[in-house]
Amino acid sequence: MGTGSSRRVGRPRAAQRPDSGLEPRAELLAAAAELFTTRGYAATTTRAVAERAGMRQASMYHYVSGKEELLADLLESTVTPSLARARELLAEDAEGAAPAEDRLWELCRTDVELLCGGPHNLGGLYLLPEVRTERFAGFHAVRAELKDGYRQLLAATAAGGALAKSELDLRTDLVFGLIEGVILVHRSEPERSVAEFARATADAALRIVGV
Amino acid sequence: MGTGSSRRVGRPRAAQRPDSGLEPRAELLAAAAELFTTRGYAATTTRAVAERAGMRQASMYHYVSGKEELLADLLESTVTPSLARARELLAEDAEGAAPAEDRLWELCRTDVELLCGGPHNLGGLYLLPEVRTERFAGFHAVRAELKDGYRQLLAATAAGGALAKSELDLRTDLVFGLIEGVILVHRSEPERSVAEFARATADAALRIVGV
DNA sequence: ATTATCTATAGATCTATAGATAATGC
DNA sequence: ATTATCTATAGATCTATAGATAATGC
Repeated sequence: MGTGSSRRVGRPRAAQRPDSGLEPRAELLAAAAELFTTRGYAATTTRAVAERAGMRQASMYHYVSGKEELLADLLESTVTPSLARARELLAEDAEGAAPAEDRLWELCRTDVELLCGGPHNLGGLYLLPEVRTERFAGFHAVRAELKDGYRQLLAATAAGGALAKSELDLRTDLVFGLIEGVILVHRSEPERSVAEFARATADAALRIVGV
Repeated sequence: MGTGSSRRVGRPRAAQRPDSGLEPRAELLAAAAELFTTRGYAATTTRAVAERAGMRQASMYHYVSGKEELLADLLESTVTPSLARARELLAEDAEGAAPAEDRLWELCRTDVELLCGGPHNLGGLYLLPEVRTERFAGFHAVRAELKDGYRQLLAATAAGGALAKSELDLRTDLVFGLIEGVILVHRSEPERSVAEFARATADAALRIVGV
């Protein structure tokens, strides 16, 4: 049942290459990830993305509506796994689960590992001015949900439970700021172990919370 | 001798506005600073810059060779003052000056204040993929000189003097990474006092060095 | 005469659509 | 017949230059 050997329907590609094994849409996303992070989003043309994915510029439109959709997808893909983890950790609440401090620590660690662990520095895309646009409301919504997960876990800790709402929001912002700051430090020191770095950042986050 | 009241030589501008008091080149740099930081460098057109500076697109070329020159100028202007300060602090060495620890602290504080203190987040421009280009070798050279200033001050501290070369380079990189990381934290918390923030960052830098 | 600006535009893109083509599937 | 791709291109930019113009200066 291997999908690899069956020849594909449709006109063959002009420039053949060894089969990447990826779906065309995934090939486009991978190409976009590389080009957006190395050359910049606005400076990357649809032609460059398509050609790197092994197809002609126009063929890209068979799979995506344009460059913006690729960016939106990449952005959401960096948050969704962290959000899933946050939901798991919040759901553990009722029973005799791990204390909130430990679960917050774990969320921070996971988040950093996902942001810095991939082959490209996708976290750096958060900083694009274009991302502030209405077009990326979906990404902002998911990200806000994740932030709320942080806030809830933070409020459930011993130190967090004692805080007024405004102070709780401030600490949440600080922890979030730290996680994003990590992107830069990682970029300038890419040879450091990501797992180790993620743990150190989680430690620092708990110190910000006040443990 | 007031330059303000004398009418200017040359054809009048098409769209008159209240005199900004700035030289045309400075008007262009200010416009570029705002647009590059809010909309992004690649997404900003020469027309947008010129028009915001109060002139037509083509007139811009009377003052600069293009967008890249504006970016190069803005980048260097963020480093040059810090570099001047670093040279002063290094020159104090011989006599019974302040200890190296204090001078390193002061350099860190100045650098953060300059990066975060301006009206726009120019430090964010360091992250542009375009900046890695050969075109900005000048900026990189100045920045490398500044980094060397950090290294020399760091080596002159009690803790730094005991370090092997590779370890000294690592600490220098870490301090530099911290200073750049500060850009992000500042962006997400712009209402915090810059002076206070700069002092806190300098404290943290000395802790990294090992004081 | 000198200068700073303007208008106009050639040439080089880049995006997104229209319509043709070359496979497989039935 | 269906599908994935291709080639070709219209329309919309954007940059950088050429040449005209409207001020001041002498």
